[in-house]
Amino acid sequence: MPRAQSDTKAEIRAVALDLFGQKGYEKTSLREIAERLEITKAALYYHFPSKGDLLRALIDPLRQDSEDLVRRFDGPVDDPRELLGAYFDLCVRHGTLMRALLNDLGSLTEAGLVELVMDWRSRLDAALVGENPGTPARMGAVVALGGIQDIAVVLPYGDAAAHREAAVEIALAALRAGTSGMD
Amino acid sequence: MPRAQSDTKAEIRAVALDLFGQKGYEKTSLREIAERLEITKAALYYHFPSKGDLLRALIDPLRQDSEDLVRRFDGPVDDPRELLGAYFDLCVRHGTLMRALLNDLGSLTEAGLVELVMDWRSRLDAALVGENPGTPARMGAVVALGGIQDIAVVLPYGDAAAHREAAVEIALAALRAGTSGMD
DNA sequence: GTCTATACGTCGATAGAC
DNA sequence: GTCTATCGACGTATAGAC
Repeated sequence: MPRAQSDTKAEIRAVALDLFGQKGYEKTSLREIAERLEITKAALYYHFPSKGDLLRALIDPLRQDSEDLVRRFDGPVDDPRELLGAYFDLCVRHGTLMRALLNDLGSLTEAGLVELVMDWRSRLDAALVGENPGTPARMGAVVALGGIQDIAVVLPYGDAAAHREAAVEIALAALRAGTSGMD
Repeated sequence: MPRAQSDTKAEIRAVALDLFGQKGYEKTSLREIAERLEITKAALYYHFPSKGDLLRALIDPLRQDSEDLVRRFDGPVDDPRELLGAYFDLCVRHGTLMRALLNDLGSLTEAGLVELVMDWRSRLDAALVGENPGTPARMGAVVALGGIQDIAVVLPYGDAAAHREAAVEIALAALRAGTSGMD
């Protein structure tokens, strides 16, 4: 009896996320995924036209959420705290996926995520310090956003949200050291 | 006539670094490297026992330099500026290799560099804020070191060293915001 | 619409001759 | 030190059963 419409597709995604997270994208073969689902490689090929498409399907929620954030802050920002806090929240919300990606950096490149993130970051930089800031000001923005991300994704292993305010304050200090220190 | 003893080995390393940097480690095949040197795949295996060993040989200078830095600051530091500056210098010194690795994040995992870097970073964190700092203090250290690295590797595309002082000041601001802000 | 059987070309790696 | 020949596993692809 055939399964319900999107049932197999969902099962494939679940198993793939698990295996990619454990062994990494490149080192996980389609044969392994198929064996664990007790189907064949070719059946996978019916649901996802390639291994890369399967990976991209897993990453899509993070991608869409990030695009929303960038659109929301598409211009000069009066209170950096708002942007820094929202960026923190996003990193926490997708923390599980982001930690999995950290353990498998290769898939970032494979999924074309690196270029996307670089683009988002430069647009958020611009929202924080303008389009053509002095070099130190740009440094401050780079450190502020990168720092928020490091804290939210790497540090917590539990209650990340509890340290949201402290993280924002630290990022703000770096941002100010860049914009006011010299120019 | 056979080449001089280590000549072929050096040529392999040069071609491999070039191709890995252009197309990434996983997507560069040994056949390509061999063809460009006008030898066969099997000849590569005489000089390097595996593809991974070839990659590790390329990364070794960075690894050794980093280990030296960690050993040099193995304990409490009175002037964080010194550590932050030295870390900046290291990132600039190996900037070409580090940018190549950024374009090919998969090789970081492949070479086992991720665990090594996490270990170095946590030891440098300890040198900055002690073994068991409060959470905000640890955050400050994470942002300071991560920020130095981002600035030195990603920003410059040219005169990185010119901005060394500004980078150290920004990192210092984040560090202080963590240690003094609350505890 | 969902899946199996089967195959193709390439990969990293090895064995053994010269 | 370099070669030819070969291996099993991989991602991909198509034909056809149900």
